[in-house]
Amino acid sequence: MRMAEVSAKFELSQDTLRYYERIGLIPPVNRNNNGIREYSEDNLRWVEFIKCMRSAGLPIEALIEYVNLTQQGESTLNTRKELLIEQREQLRLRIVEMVETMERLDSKIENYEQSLSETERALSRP
Amino acid sequence: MRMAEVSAKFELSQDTLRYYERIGLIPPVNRNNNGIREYSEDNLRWVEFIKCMRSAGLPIEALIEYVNLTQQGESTLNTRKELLIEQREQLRLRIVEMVETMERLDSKIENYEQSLSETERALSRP
DNA sequence: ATACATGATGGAGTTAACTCCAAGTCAACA
DNA sequence: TGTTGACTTGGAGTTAACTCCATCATGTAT
Repeated sequence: MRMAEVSAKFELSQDTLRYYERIGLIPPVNRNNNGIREYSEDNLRWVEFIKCMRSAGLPIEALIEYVNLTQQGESTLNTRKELLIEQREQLRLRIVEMVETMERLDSKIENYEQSLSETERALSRP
Repeated sequence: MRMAEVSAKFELSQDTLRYYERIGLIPPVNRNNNGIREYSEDNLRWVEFIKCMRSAGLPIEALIEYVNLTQQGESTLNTRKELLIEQREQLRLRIVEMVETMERLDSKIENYEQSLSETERALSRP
């Protein structure tokens, strides 16, 4: 698959795809005789995976290291697992924080509803 | 309360506090005769609130608007409530996405555990 | 009276993560 | 055979969100 199609499929600009490859956020993509990228199934899986992880806020640094480790073969299996465990934990903490903030917003909204209904009652008093 | 203390209390640099005030992310802080900021209780609540909301990823733009609305008095109560409802929903969606990603990491970690225990079994075979 | 800490301001600098651009290659089509 | 369109590269530009800096003012300790 070519850039244009990959770009459309994952809603990542072609520049971003090249950028990700350049900094090692996705493994190198093979080129045809004319130097043009041909994304393999494996490349596509990587692009999707990285997009997903980035959207969840995993740091680029950690993801680059993960990609590097996978390029080094089976000897890094354990390190990779540890890396994922660490990132999963960071993610969990962020989620906990965000849930707390959501609850705080909920009660703030609740307060506004109360204020507003009081205003209304005051207005309709004789 | 002065800058230094506020900065320490909320772990925000003094530059960041000034920056937030300058762009309207927190309401103006009163100054004493020498032009020095004296944070009131209300100011402190704002700093804390904004720090919390920013940590959860609420966009600066929306928060600036929220601050502006509160400065305009009671007539904006309903608009403020709507703004919070909208931001709460955006936050909820981000949380959902992140939880899905966390689950994905879980199963990836699970896979690594499997691979690793298989490797171990292979190594210990006679 | 002087030095120092703490603050003020305006504006420049930094970092991450893209995003854009100029100049060039190549294949396919009129 | 020339033009178009999809790519390539290296490098410059952009945006958000700070962060740093130079210079100045003032209250307090020595």
